[in-house]
Amino acid sequence: MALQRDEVVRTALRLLNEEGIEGLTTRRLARELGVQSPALYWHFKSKRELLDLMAEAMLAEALPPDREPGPDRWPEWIAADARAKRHALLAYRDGARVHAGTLPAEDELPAVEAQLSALCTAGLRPRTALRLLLTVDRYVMGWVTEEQAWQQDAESQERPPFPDDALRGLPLLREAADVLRMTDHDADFEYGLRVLVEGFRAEIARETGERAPEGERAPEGEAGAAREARPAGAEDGLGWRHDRP
Amino acid sequence: MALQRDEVVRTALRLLNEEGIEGLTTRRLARELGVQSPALYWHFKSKRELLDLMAEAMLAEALPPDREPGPDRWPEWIAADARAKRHALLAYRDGARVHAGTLPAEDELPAVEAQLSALCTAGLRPRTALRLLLTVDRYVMGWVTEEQAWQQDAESQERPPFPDDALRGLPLLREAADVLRMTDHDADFEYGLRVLVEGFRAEIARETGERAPEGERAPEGEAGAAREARPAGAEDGLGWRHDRP
DNA sequence: TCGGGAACTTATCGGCGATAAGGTGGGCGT
DNA sequence: ACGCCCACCTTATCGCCGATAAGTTCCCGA
Repeated sequence: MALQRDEVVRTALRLLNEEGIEGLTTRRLARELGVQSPALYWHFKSKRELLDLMAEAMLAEALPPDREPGPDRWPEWIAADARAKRHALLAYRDGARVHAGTLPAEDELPAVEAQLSALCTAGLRPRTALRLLLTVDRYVMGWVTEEQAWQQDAESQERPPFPDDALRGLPLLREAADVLRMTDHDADFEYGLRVLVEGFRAEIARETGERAPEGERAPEGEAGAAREARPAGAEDGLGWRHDRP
Repeated sequence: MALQRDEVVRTALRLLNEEGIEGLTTRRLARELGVQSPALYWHFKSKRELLDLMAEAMLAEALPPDREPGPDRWPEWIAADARAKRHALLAYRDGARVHAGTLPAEDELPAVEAQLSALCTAGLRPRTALRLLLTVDRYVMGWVTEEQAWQQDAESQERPPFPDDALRGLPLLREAADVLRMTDHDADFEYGLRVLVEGFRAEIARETGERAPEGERAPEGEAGAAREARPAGAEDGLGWRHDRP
């Protein structure tokens, strides 16, 4: 019975979980498959190609291809997709590092188009909608990369991340010590995700409010969302051009 | 004249820019320094330690240690810090990959404490403030990682990222093609950054509005920020507990 | 029956990070 | 002035890596 690409990828993913990305070598993988290492080069032109397929398989497990966005309730599926992607990457050791450096596959484009369609129905231009999707994607990637780096060297040696006396004289950090030490990744991830979705809401409000009056200025102070918190005089003064082409 | 750690790090950074992270080997670096490769292990206990120092030096170049946040106008310095970090990582080839896997240095903690102090003055609890800082940090990391991966294989071979006919039948993607092909990284990065800051505004509003009535529910509909854009019936229904401890 | 190609083997290449062990030279105590 | 010590570097080598070249096996179809 000849080796199948699919079987190799599955074994590689299992090996990834057992040994980490450092231990995932062509020789080790070949041994696991009962084969000599050059045999793998019959099925893959390089280790890079194998890693690409592994990344693809990782995400395919968690993101079923038939999910249907739906124009309303976009915050739900944006957040759900982000969580699914995070869990997909977390499901394998060093999953984020394997995924990084992968080019977006062309066969994912139709799914993206569907998401864009939903977001445009909600009032965004296609450019802005795609930027939104990219933004949350990069947040997830950055997050999981850090999360896995953290838990890796947490298990490698018994190095206490930030010893108590490193926080001496830093009362605020001490109060936020559990966040600093990342004891509850889930909650911390959710925080950033919620912030992003809130930001998207504001962005959609600005963009729709901007287009209705046809090139008018953004609605003054975008209502009261930050009425108490926004420091006086800061307005929005970040030098952002809201009408960037 | 004996080798200095600092000189090694500077040479390593130059070599990184010329050869990329793949070409940054101990032998190559030693050759560049007119030395045999094991000599480096007198100055660094491992290549990992060298990479850590490189990452530290990269960020130190762009983030002067004396910057003073100031409690008002936090959106400005949050955004400015994010831009500075991005540029610091972009200044060196594969900068993001070098930085990834680095533990936060303990001597950065005082700077973080100062930022927390400013954000708490603006109305956040320390935990939330730190989460905010982490969120923008991970966005930047994820962004630059992807950005550099992109420009790397753009220069490696002449592979057109998404050929025109891959977008056949995908009108929205076609309209957003320049975002998909990342022709204007700066603008796309700014978009996500603005979204984050907008989200922070909303988050601060919620948190301050939440604490005033002492454990009361979040203000209904957090005002009108998304009054037009929010699809009817979605409310906030993401299953988020606004009062997470 | 036999040719051919899919699927694999053995042998080997150049390069990698890292370690062991040995050399060397300048400064410092005496 | 001597000698020694140690900071700093060398040579030699280890085990592993990804990858290629060339040869072997074996099945399948004409």
